[in-house]
Amino acid sequence: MRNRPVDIDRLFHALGDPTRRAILDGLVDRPQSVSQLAQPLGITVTAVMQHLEILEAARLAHTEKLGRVRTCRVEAAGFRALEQWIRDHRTAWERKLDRLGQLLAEEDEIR
Amino acid sequence: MRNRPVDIDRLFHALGDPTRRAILDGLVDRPQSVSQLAQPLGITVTAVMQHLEILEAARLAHTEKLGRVRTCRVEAAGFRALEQWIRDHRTAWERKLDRLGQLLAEEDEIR
DNA sequence: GGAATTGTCAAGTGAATACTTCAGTATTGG
DNA sequence: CCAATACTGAAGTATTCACTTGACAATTCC
Repeated sequence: MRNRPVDIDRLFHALGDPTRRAILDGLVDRPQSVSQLAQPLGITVTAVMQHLEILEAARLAHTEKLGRVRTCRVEAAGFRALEQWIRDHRTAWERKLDRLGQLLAEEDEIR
Repeated sequence: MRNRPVDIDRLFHALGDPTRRAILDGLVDRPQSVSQLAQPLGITVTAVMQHLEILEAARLAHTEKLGRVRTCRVEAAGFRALEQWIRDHRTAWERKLDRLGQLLAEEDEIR
C-alpha cells in the first residue's frame, strides 16, 4: 500500500491539517522557500519541513533544492486524485440516494 | 470555529481514517445498525460508535435511535461541502497554475 | 575566510487518536 | 418476568502527530 498511485489515505491525512492547508494556500500564490513559508505561520523551519514531506508524499506539493534554498511549489497530481475520488464516490452515493428517494429530501433540511 | 457550516477540518479528518471510509461505503449500500457495521469491520461496537460521532460531526452520516437500535445512514451535507471546497480551490489553483504555465506541464509527467 | 543564511538530523514532549475492556441501561421476544 | 439484544459510558492503552530544541552542514556574501 505505497505511493505509486496517489494514496487516498495520505491525501486526506495531508489535507486534514490546517497548517498544511495554509502552506498550500501560500504556495498557490507563488513558489516559496521553507523559511518564507515558516515565517507567517509562526512555526519552526523544521516543522514546515515535516509538513512538506507529508504534502510531497500526497503529491500535493513538490520541492526542489538549489544551492541552500529549497523551493516549494504546489503540485496538481494529488489534487486531481482527490477530485477523482470525489467524483467516483459522488456518483455511487447519488445512485444509492436516488434509489432510496425520500432519504435525500430528508437530508436536505439539515438535522 | 465550530460546526454551523460544515467544518472543513472535521471533514478531512473524518475522511482521513480508512475505517470511517469503510463505514461510509457500507452505509451507501443501505442504512445499517451499529452492530451491523461493527461485524464486518472486526472492531467493537464501541469503536464504531466513536467513529459515528466523528462522521456525524462532519455531516457525513446521520444516526437515529428507535427502540434499542440505532440506525445509521449516509448524509449528503458533508459530502457537498467537500465538493464545494474542491471546486473553490481548484479554480484558485488553476488560475495560478495557468499563470505559471510550464509548471503544469512539468507536473503532468509525474516526478 | 568568516559570518550570516538556509536547511537537515536526531531526539524529545504533550496532546490527540483509534482502539479496547468492562460495567451498566434500555428494549424486546418468548 | 427474564434473558438475550443493542447500545452507552467511563476509563485505560499504545500509537501517531505536530511541534520543539539543539547540534550540525552547506552556501553565499562581504
